[in-house]
Amino acid sequence: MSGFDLDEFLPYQLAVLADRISRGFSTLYRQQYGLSVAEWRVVAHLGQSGVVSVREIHRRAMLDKSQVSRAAARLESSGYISKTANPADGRLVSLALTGKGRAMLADLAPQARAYEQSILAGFDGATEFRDAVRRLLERQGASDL
Amino acid sequence: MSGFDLDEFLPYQLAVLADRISRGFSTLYRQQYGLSVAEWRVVAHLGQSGVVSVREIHRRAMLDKSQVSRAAARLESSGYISKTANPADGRLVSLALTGKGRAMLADLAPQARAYEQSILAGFDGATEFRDAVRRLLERQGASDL
DNA sequence: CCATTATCGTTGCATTTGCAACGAAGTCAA
DNA sequence: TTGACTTCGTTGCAAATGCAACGATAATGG
Repeated sequence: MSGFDLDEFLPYQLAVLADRISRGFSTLYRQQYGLSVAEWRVVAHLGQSGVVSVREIHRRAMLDKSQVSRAAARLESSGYISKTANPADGRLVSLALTGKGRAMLADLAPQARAYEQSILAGFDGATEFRDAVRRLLERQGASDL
Repeated sequence: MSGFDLDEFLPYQLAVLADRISRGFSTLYRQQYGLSVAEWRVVAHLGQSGVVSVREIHRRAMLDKSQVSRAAARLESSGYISKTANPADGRLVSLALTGKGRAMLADLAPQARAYEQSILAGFDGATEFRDAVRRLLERQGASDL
């Protein structure tokens, strides 16, 4: 009709693809542990990085400060993480997984890997695709990813 | 620390990438025309498909019915689209671009293409990447995309 | 040392979102 | 035709989101 084909527009395609793929896995951890996306990201990040601040997760996990703050508050009240004041810098809050939190992550991590594999299983050019995604992220100023 | 690396988790990578890329272009049409993402998608779809119903856009544009409904209401009050009752089926609402809407799309479409090019300009394997995205979308039950 | 400035995490608030429920309109079979 | 069932678009509402402000703490410069 006009000279523009939304279906072939890359930003749109990526948004739809990411939404579909993310939604599939988020259903899993929401049903099993009642986690939101933000909470899952905080937990996964803590598993990866050990003890970190709200700011650190805010920068790395593509979450707003307030999202991290509220996710951390919920996770603490659920017993999955601990929040302690950083003795070296009173402004910082140190987040860390509790035993319960580590157990949850240990349960979810294999599911995450399995889900990821199911997405790409038998997909021609999976390796190249993963590499392209990685390079694009770096290109888009993902300096801290 | 644990055995899970969020940064290498594909659903997460795609969500971050899509968010960054979408945000870049959405800034453009928001600043110039005050459009939300939903409104942009409705307009772009109408440019592509001519006259369609809310339901049609809901299915194709990965938007909730209510998002389409509200986006259409705003677009109509801004004069970019028209809403008319379908004479054949009283339940359906026919959405169509007005002249003003077509003018806006004619202005934005080249910007969209330029933005898309800037994302992939000089990117090694751009063609293969685009193809992979297309195939993944089909794989993920994107039957109607 | 003090005053200014910057940073961190939380909170408030307006907007957006996803989901369910609803009325209106259409379909279908008895 | 009637009655039950489905589909479409809108609306209500609770939850999530993004952004700005705030108090508290640190860093900086004179």
